[in-house]
Amino acid sequence: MHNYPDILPPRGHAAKRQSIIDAAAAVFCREGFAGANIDLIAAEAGVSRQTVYNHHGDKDKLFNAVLREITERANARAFAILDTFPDQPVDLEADLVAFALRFNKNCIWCREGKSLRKLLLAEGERYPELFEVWRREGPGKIESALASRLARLAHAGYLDIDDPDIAARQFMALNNAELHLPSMFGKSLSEEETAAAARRAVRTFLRAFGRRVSRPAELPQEA
Amino acid sequence: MHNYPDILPPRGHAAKRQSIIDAAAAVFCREGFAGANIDLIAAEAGVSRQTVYNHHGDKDKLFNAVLREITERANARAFAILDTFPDQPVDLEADLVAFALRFNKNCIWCREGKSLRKLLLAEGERYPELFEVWRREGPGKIESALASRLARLAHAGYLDIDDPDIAARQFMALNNAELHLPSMFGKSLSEEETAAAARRAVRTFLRAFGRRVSRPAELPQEA
DNA sequence: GACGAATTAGACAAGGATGTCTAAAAAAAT
DNA sequence: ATTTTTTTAGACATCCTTGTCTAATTCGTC
Repeated sequence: MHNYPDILPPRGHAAKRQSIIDAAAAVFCREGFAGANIDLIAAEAGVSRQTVYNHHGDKDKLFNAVLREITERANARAFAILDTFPDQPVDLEADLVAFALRFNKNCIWCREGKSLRKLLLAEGERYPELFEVWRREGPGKIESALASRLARLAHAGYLDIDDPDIAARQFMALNNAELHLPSMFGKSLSEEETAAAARRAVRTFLRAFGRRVSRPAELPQEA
Repeated sequence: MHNYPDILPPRGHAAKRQSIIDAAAAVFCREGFAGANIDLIAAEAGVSRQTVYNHHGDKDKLFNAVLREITERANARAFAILDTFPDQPVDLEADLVAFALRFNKNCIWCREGKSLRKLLLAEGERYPELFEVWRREGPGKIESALASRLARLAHAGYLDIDDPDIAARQFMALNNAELHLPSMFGKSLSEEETAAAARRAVRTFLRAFGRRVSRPAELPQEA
């Protein structure tokens, strides 16, 4: 009787666990918590209802597991992308555009990111603790990490930034500017549109924070 | 039998209709469509369940009515605020900050705006047509109107803008940058925090789009 | 092949929600 | 004051969903 509860769910039934989580994420996201039907989740996962109950005891617990899992995955992705930030840019604008594009495609615009945002917004109040964790460990850390990168660029003379945290937040905001609306409903942007959005975001960001020859950036901004 | 179906719901039962819509909005927003309980809506509206069914036949129809009503109110508010845009600014930055602050407080940050965003995001896929209408008549028109105002400021020499539509969208995005996250769950910002957010947004916007050289001489605005 | 664990299909009770109906009460209009 | 309309409270049938239980079956492992 080797029931180490936290470690080995012994066999290839990890695959089932995974498919349950995935299906549950999809259904919860589509229908909301109350509207999600466990039979449907089971069917969509290719699993019997009883198995769902065996793996995660409760609808509530299942939702919890889903949120935890997606959050974790999304965070991992985001930090992986953040590690590709151009610390030593060759062409600052082009490198930032490429970075922004990577970030959008992998973190904001992807199915997981959208599901997570939607679930958190819709049901966040029901799980304030989970929500708080996400906010602290997710966006908070990410923005702070991005701020560090921006500060380094500024210190190296590429950017002119007062407060890196604000700059980071605004970088994200500009990036999202064109994606939020279409992302709400199914409408997906073409590769070209996404790239254009990133270009526009970075261009404005650099107009505001870049030390560029094309714009007189000598003027110190009065505090 | 004067039942002009569109005009006069004859008497002070318009008040009941209104309170039903309001309560329904609150409950739908809190619990989602599937989780919303008609008994609860009725109770919260101070009305019997039957009355709810009398006014709007169906849970679905009720939801529809709620969405339509909130959309309409939110749009009206937004356009009213837009009419206070500083077309002839005295102090450009201060005037833009004041405008941004008005917009945030009345359109984004207020209860109605938040409810609307949440409902649309959560249930938008169930009502693609309503959703599309909102997108076209709401944000689309608002951004376009703001773009016109910005273009006028640019033409008058206050701003340096290539594409007013993009500038408008980015103005909104910068404005939302700091509000979106806390707005998700109940956390409310203090007056001072909101003002600071607006100041930061406008400062960056002006760093990107402001004329660095000097204030323009007074210019007559042509209609 | 045989054993034990996991999975399955289906039945099942309990509870909750929707939407209808009815008769009584309240409000509005004449 | 009377008449008409709206509102109310509650009962009600129907359906759906959750979560449990059981017996049969599959799967992986020895």
